Amino acid sequence: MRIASRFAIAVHILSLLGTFPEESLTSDWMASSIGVNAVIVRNVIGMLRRAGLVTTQQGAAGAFLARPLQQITVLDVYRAIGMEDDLFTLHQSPNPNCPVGRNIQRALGTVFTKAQQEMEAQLAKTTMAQIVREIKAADKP
Amino acid sequence: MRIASRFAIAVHILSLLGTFPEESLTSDWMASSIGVNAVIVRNVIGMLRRAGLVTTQQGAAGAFLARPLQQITVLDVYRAIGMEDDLFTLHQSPNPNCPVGRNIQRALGTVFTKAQQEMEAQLAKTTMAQIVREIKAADKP
DNA sequence: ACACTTGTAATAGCAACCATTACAAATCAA
DNA sequence: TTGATTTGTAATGGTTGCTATTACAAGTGT
Repeated sequence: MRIASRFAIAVHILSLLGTFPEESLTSDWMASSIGVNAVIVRNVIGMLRRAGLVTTQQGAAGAFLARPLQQITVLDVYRAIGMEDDLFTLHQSPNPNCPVGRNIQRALGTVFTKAQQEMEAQLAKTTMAQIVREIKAADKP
Repeated sequence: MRIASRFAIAVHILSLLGTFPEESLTSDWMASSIGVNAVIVRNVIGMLRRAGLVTTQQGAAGAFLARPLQQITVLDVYRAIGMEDDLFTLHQSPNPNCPVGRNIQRALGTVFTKAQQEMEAQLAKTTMAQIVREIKAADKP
């Protein structure tokens, strides 16, 4: 499974807000930068708003950062998008009458949890400010 | 996205092969320990076979480890199942006329690649032998 | 020969994701 | 105040990926 592209879309949105902080970017405008439907943009912004990362006002153009990009990690965005709590999926009904079946869930859980934690720890190491800095640096060669 | 449960099923299968090394476990038998359809078991075994982790013979019951479980990491299993090359998904068509749109793919790629590598590095730290050891330890309290 | 097993294809059901349309509610400018 | 614009949200449809299930050819072993 695959982590949906709305994670990438969310990072894109925050990058736009950080790159054009003075302007009121409409969802239509952002949609054309991202290359997706404007309703998708509004939905993702809704997730960012519920996570406390941006503020909006119905009817008024624009979304605004609730705190500076230095204080928003990529993990914050990942959690805001709230894909799935568990990256890995356990099989549902192993047989309790089998020694392997009745113990594998715990063994798998240990490994899966650590792997997911490492992935998330890596996401936490990058802030949205670094992303924007990288974008700007790449744009001025 | 979510990593499909056939990853967990694959670990379960190898654990069975390691726990009952002398027996020829049929796909039906394994299916009942795992709690899924026997065809799924045969399909997953096929992936493990193509990855060089087990050997089978059509018509003959059983699957057999191609090398000892100490030499099979959980990452090997993950790769054998070959879910998706990329855990994260980039959005397909950012706008090249926007400074953010034309540079975000690279910035995202950097972060996503590192996160996936950390996750995989963690999976590589555990061998199937450890999994089986943990299962046996949990079963004898 | 006959029962059993593997390997594989085909089909169906289901869930998640994205695109799109539609529209109420709020804002803002004339 | 009126009318255009924008956000927020619901509803629908198409697509994709995963699992369950049936079916059956090909190989094995007694």
